[in-house]
Amino acid sequence: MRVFNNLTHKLEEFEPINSNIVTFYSCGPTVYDDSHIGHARSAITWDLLARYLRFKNYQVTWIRNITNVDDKIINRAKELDILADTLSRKYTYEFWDDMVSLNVSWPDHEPRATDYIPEMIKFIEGLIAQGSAYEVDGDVYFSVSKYTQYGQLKRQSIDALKEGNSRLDPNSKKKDQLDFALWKAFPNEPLSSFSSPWGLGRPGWHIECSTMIETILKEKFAISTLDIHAGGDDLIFPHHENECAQSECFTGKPLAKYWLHNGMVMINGTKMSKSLNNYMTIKSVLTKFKPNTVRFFCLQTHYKKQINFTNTALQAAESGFDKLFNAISEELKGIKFNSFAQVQLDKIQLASLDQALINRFTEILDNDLATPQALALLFENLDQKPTVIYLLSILGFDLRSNTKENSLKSLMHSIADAKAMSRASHVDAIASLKAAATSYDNLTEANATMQENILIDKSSLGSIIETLLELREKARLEKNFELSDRIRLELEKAGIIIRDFKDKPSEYSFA
RNA sequence: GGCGGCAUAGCCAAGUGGUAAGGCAGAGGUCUGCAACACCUUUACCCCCAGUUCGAAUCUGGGUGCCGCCUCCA
Repeated sequence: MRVFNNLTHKLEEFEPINSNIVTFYSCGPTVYDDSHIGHARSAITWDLLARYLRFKNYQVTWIRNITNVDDKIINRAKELDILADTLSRKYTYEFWDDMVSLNVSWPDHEPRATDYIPEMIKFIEGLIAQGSAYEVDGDVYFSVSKYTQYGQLKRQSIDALKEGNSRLDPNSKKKDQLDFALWKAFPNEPLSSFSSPWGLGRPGWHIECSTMIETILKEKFAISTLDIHAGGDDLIFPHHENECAQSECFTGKPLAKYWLHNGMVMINGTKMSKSLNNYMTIKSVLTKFKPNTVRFFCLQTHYKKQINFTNTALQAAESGFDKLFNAISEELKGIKFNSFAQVQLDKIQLASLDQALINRFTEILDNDLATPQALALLFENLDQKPTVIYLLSILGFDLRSNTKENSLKSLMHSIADAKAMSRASHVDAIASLKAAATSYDNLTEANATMQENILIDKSSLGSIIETLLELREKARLEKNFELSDRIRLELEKAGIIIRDFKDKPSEYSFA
């Protein structure tokens, strides 16, 4: 497998430091607000890498942090008059919710910055002790001049970096304009600060990642160098550059062997970001599009390239993935999935797959995760259904269902009759629907919004739909097309697509 | 200003020296009670200029345009 290493700026053969064991860290979110599609792309990209490495039989330990101490969190919490911890926990849960929706697998470790404050302090003390950091009035800064390779990721000399850095605050306490904070004094904010040898304060952002990586790697593997460090390419400078500097100064070892970065999601020709207020949250996108659509949209472009977010692009992605899914949906019956939607096959099933196709797929992904070509390969081999199913699941698509997040909810709201459902049992409800549907004049009324407090499980929904399909079939036989089309239309509104066949009963799927 | 990236059909997107994958949309057709789904057919000299080569979208040089980072950011 070859990956593009941003440290060397070359496509390199991937060779883990320790045989087939892979330690992999990707930068996670700062939890102060809902995540947007840019975060989704990053998460999906590195989820894919973890999945693919595992498919290649590497023993992967994936770490993704949660930054839960940060000025933005604290300021937002102040606005809302709640504790910073309360806010960050809420948005941690929201982030997890998004990740589950997108079928992003769980990292093996998900360290939260606040759980590593003592380790950060030790890390900083170590840097001070060996002379690469200094304290000024309760702040601690890293001295960039102590790390001669500074600028290696950015591919720029220290002098060149200084030249470009014209926006230095003249009141700064830094000795050098490129120095960065390891610890910031906040003597007057006891609720959101931590005690340290330098007084009350908070850690800088960069030190979090370095410390958590060092701590986890030491504990689990007794090493200090990651195989892979990944993140968005906006983090290359200064975040990753600074991580490199402080970690290597502290441990004497490089922080990571391979540095991988994903391209930004663009919207209207500009990078999508919180600060520009031009973002689409994952949650809002998932009200219009299916989770698989978002993954397809991301994987259709190479992970390093910029990608444009537009409504039509998402629609195109949805049509594209639906075509793949429709082609294989019949074959999905009886296939087992694990909780990350990975296909579970026994040896016989595995052996029956198209090995040549799997090999070509592997060759393509081995080339720096060339997912656009991998998807094209699947389109070209749609007749190899079981193999396509297997490979789609390696790409992290959730084939257990291809529905919109809210389709179940919208279904409940639009199909059920409020009166029929409010007190009656499901059986009564079906009978009621049946009665209502017999006369199409009443059908619209039958589809009136149901009450919020009524819950129907999926199986009873299924029987309601089946009943309506039976009615429709009957109507079609009687050439009562007005009624049959009406039923089809109402089901469509509820997010259910009917497919008719000549020689077998109609089927339905969720839109 | 410094550094990095990108430029291929209406849109998205592969291709890393041998005469342009794939997807979406569009058009025509088959299927269908009508649709949807599916299937078949159909759409490009690769930003510009110069060079290397028998041969370049692919390599070299020079332009032009767009984007990112240099401040928080996936």
